[in-house]
Amino acid sequence: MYAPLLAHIARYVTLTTADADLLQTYLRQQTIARKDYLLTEGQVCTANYFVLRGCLRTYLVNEKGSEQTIQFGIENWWLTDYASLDLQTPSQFFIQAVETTEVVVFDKRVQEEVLSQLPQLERYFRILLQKSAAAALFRIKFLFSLSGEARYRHFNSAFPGFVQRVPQYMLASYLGFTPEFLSKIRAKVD
Amino acid sequence: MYAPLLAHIARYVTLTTADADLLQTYLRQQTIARKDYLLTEGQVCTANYFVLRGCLRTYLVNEKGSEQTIQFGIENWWLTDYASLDLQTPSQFFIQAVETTEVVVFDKRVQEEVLSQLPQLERYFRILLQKSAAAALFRIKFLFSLSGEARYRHFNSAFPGFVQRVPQYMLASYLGFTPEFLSKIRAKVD
DNA sequence: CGGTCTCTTGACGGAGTTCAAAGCTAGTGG
DNA sequence: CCACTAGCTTTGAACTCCGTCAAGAGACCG
Repeated sequence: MYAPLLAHIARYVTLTTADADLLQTYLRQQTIARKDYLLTEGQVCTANYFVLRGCLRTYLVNEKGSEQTIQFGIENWWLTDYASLDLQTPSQFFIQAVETTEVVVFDKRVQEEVLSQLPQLERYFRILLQKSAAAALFRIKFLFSLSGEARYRHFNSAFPGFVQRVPQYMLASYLGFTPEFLSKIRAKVD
Repeated sequence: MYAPLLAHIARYVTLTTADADLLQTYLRQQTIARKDYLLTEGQVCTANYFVLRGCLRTYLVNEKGSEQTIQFGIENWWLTDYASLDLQTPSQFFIQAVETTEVVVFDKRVQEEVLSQLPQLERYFRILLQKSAAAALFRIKFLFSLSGEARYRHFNSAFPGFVQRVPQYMLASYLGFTPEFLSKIRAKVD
């Protein structure tokens, strides 16, 4: 049942069967119902989550009281609050299931132990984090150099169909504008 | 002369003296004059750079022809274009010295070899990348939830004195607005 | 000292926000 | 299986923050 995760790992590094077996003894699986939380503001984050099926999002509530979606995680993505996980400090974010979601849980408690036993896994995470650092730069680039409408169109063609999967108010704040404005953009297309 | 780098590594992992000696045989040092480039748009990025002294910035030129600063790197920071470095594709960015800058160069050519020989270094980069993933989320949070003026004030108190170190037009685009607007913000303070 | 690069200042315009109200949709319980 | 409700989306009008353009003032380097 961890097959999708093992397949994902195999895309970047080579684990022996023994390694894979060892790894699985440290993992567990969890199902989260739509709108339930893996993390809420003020809690300390205890794990890194790999999405097997469904969709998660990270968001925060700003001083005006409205929700700001910071990132989404779909199938084959790892998602966590690295700041809280790493330093074991209270999180500023919520991690919520957008749909019913199945995740593999990689607990902080066993992380150090697993990574020292499996250098290939350390490498796997280093490579993934490098990719997400690259992605973060591109996101900032788009935020700065494209208009709201252009960001929506770009996102829509980069992730076709995803727009249908999440409520528009989540997508609007992810793209950096209001739900009302997104509604007006979409009205223009048809 | 790699002492600041070795000290930085020691903050996160333990290298034996032999490890440190081995590592140094793979590194080299380079000095970049103010306004010179470590990478230009269209080039393939060949190394990861650790700043010993000075200041680097990553920027892009948008379709209107103006420069957009994406990130700064000062003493004890690693800076590169991970997308270009990782996939060996042409970069969309420029990496330029804001001041005369000394860097340690960690070449892509030897990276795989060094990291497999020194698992502790693999771990070091994994930890750093985790921190920069956390920082990227915070940056996006600030971009979304604060006004231009509030972002400037926050940045100014988070990195006191840094504002004096770079031309205002670089800082303005880093914070996501125009030099003219930054000028007006500053006029209000005095 | 002269030229280029950077910063300032002001008038105007536009992309996107805010607020409010009405329309729609989907989940829930009877 | 229908009706009800809560949450989501749409629409419009007024407003605001910030960008654009242009012209001038400093400041730094050769």
